Amino acid sequence: MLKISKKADYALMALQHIASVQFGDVTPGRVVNTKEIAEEYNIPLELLAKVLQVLSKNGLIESHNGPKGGYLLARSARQVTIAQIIESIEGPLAITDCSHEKDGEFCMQLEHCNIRTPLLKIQDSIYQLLNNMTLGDMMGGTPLITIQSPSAQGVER
Amino acid sequence: MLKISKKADYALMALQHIASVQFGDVTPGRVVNTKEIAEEYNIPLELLAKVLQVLSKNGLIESHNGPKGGYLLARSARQVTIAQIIESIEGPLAITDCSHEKDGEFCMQLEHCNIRTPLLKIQDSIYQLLNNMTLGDMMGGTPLITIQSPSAQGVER
DNA sequence: TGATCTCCGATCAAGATGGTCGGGTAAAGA
DNA sequence: TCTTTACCCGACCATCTTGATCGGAGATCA
Repeated sequence: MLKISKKADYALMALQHIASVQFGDVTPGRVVNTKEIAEEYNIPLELLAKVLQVLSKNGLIESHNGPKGGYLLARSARQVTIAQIIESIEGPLAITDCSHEKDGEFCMQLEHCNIRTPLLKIQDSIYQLLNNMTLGDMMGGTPLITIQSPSAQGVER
Repeated sequence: MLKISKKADYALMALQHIASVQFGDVTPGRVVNTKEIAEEYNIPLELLAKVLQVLSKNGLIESHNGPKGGYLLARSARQVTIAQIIESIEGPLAITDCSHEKDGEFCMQLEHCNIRTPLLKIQDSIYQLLNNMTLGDMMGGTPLITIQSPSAQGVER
């Protein structure tokens, strides 16, 4: 069903929360720890911890150890795209198996495959969609998706 | 990874094949049976059979029993969208769990969820994308989607 | 030093998915 | 009518992915 994994969901929630604390009006610059997020959104603590670790390893957030430790955005919210977040957790976006040309494993259908090219184009469009929306767009009341609808962008028919 | 299931892949291949036989120049109007498609694309016969049964039950193709039987498109190739095909196999498109409001099951995060609205917008955009491309677009030499993505050459990471 | 927090690897159960099997029913042709 | 061919349908199973858990090591600050 083209579903996003729960881990990625959690990542989005966590980043949104961190961003809104860090750049909010109440306690700007405050560090946020795992427990706070887990309790706020009812996310299993250990699972969320692992998600944040991955995000940290991929450079989306900075971790600070020890008491009073926690996480901070590594970049501005407007410089983090949804695509980056999801791919950071789930790996490269691949709508179909044959899109990442790992040599060695070969698709049984490849020689006569008639849908590869169109699927790759769809995949590109989805990627563009996700890459044009940032964490910043998810927060404030600013319009969320600034990309034009596919038809407006030129689906020729 | 936002992946499409293999069943849906098979459905797309099969429909593309049926359409190209049915409206092709060689043997227009010919009925196509399961075995022919399975052999052409190296798809497990029984699995493909099940996929075609679902497509038939959902009104995308017509089945004809007996010897010389097989499948035909129920509508013109331009009237079948990719979204319809995928949803016919995988059920309603749902990028995230909380998008289909089944009463009874409630999302633990819902009360404080901060990402639901933006995710639903993304889902909408993806749906539009898939619903604006038809089986007919997948076939002929006509351009499919003219959107150019910066990552068209492959995502390196 | 001790309390608190992040970090990291190993592990596990449950569910979805891909794939298989076998017993039906409908239709065409000899 | 009988046989062959092809669709129909439900049960079944192995495997992979996913969500979730546990235990301990390392860093930081009072």
